[in-house]
Amino acid sequence: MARHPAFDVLLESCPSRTSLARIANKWTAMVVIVLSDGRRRFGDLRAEVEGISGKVLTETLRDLERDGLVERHVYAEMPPRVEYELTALGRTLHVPLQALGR
Amino acid sequence: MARHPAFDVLLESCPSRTSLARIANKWTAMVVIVLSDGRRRFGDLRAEVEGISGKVLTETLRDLERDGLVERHVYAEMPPRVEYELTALGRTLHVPLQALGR
DNA sequence: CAGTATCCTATCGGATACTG
DNA sequence: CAGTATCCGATAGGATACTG
Repeated sequence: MARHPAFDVLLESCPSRTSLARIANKWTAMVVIVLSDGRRRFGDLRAEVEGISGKVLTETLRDLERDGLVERHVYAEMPPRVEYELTALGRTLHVPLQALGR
Repeated sequence: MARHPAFDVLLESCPSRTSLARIANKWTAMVVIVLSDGRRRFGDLRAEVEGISGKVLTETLRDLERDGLVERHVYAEMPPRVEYELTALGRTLHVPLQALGR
């Protein structure tokens, strides 16, 4: 069943399927795109990604954090401030995502 | 509420949100990646995109076709043969998708 | 072979209310 | 402000059976 080696990489030893699956939801790409413009507070992120609910934004950010694409910065202030920032890995998504949006 | 103009494009006049939404499902990206290697018959596509069901592959291809990313070639033979091929527009997705998969 | 037609369930994501 | 907790409906997508 030998095909093109380049595609065996994509289809069989599938870390790339995982990263594609990461994009395969309604909001992740948008969040990454906004964050690629720079560090953002939770509330600002929520405002800029128009339509996203708080719950889903939290989930999205937690997933991105777990995958090492986003870093979370918590400031022990009152009122609380939390900022999110793309990691170096997260930043590698910027160009392809920008390109997908034309 | 003025932000970076580049992002206003992405977030407000949102044809790019549409194209991101197109990728935001479980299989579309995979299908496009395989097709970017060349024209494929329905059955071959189904075999190469491991795990996809016939129903969902059909749906995915219909959507891509409607959006002008894929062209459908029907051969009046017995047994029937149908091939799918990326359009020029569809091919523009290859590089960014490949990049997303690292 | 390349699909439809059904049916069915898991999950995704929205709304709302509440908290440190 | 930045979340959690809860509930809940829609729908994406899987399994199976059937057809031209």
